[in-house]
Amino acid sequence: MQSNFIEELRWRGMIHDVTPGTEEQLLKEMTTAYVGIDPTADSLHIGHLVGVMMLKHLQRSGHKPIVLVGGATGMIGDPSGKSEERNLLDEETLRHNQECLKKQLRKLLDFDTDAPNRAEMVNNYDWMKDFSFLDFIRDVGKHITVNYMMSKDSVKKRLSPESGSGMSFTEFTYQLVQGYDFLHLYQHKNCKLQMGGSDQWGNITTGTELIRRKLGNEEDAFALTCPLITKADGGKFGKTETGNIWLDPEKTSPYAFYQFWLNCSDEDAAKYIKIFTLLSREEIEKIVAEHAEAPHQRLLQKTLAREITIRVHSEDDLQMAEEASQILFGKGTTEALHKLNESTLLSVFEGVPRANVSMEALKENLDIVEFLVTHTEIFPSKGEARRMLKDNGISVNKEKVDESKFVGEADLLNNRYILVQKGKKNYYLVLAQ
RNA sequence: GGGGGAGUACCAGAGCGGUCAAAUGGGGCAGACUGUAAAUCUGUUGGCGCAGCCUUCGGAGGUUCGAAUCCUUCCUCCCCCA
Repeated sequence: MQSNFIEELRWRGMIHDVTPGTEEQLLKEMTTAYVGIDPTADSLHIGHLVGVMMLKHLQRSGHKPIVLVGGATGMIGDPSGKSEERNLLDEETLRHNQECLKKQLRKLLDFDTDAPNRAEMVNNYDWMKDFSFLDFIRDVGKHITVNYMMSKDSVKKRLSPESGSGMSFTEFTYQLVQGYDFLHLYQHKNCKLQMGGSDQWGNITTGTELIRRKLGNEEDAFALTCPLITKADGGKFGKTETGNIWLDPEKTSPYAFYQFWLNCSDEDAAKYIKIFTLLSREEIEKIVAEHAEAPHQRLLQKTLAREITIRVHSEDDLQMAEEASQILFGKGTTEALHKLNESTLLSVFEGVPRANVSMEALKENLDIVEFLVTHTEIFPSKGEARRMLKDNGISVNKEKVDESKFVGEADLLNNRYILVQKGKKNYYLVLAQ
């Protein structure tokens, strides 16, 4: 009943490294595997989605996924990233975050069936919190040499003089703590595989090593990593000017979420569609081919954006996002804007940042710079607003304006709204009240 | 404990008495070109009442007509030896 999980990931370009024997193990029997997520926030962002998709494919292949919430490890901070040392999350926040994450994951993985391979969620805080330091160094630390730990890239990098930052003992222990998670799950959940991003390879193999040394089980714990998701231009994946792209609609509106995927470059979209959608190989190849025929249609991006938006949000949210995109980026003209009725207008601009002006001020006819800075705070300084105006980067109700513009009642849409556009893609809906 | 080195704008990193609001690169933003791509090119990237002024070069003092640059002291970090 298992389909070939490894094969599936392979054509999707989701395998960076995998320990020998993993494929055989997965073909042999239903296997339990886990991915770790740090509960640093009460929502997942799209960076997490990669790990989730690995679990999704795993489950679809008939195996059992476990999501490990890193309540304990999250407090330490992985030295692989350049992140600063983390602060301890208090237990209440931790639980809150965990619940929020679970709610989101429930849409993506199947936690609720009676099937033996239903997804599970665990938190390593539960087994780490009462683990005393002495017990830990005796039962776990004994089995791994410092030499072994030092040979990891994540550690070596931080130890080299060029790094210029050093590493605390706490961070150094990170791989051991994470390694112990694997051991724990191996013993209590019969979990034989840990997956993660390629930066996790060192940490994961510390786990497999620990299992071997402590239990003497040869060739029975496995590791699989996927390539770090990058953008073709070398930028960080999943970040925009405004920060992370979250799954929580309160943090990133479905419109913005949809737009993120729609804006991917061709090269990235071709890569992402394999990773983030469940479309079959044939379907994807067909779309890629069609896209190559008529690249300006951007079928690739549209399909990608649609698929992910539906799964993370909903069909309705997708519709909304598509409509809004159409109006904002289609042949939207000033006339079209004026024709929108209030409810359409509001739903279209759901998720677009808002600002306010007072009606009285508006009646006086405001200088555009005053309007942008003092009243609506769309710009933090007048200098910047002027610069942008000079650069021809500001539109009011889809019409380019310059410094001589005055904003007044005549600019109101539906007697209440003004649409300000900064550059091509940044919209602000200003409410007069 | 001893010795050495470093802290500069979003980041990296020059400057080491005036000509420094601070080179250069990256990033960001905008414009042109396009497909709401990519690549490329151009502009811009402390604030203001903007040919002038004000606040910035780890913190606090001091020397000087004048300091990011010199001195004192404090803080933080790194390296080497023990």
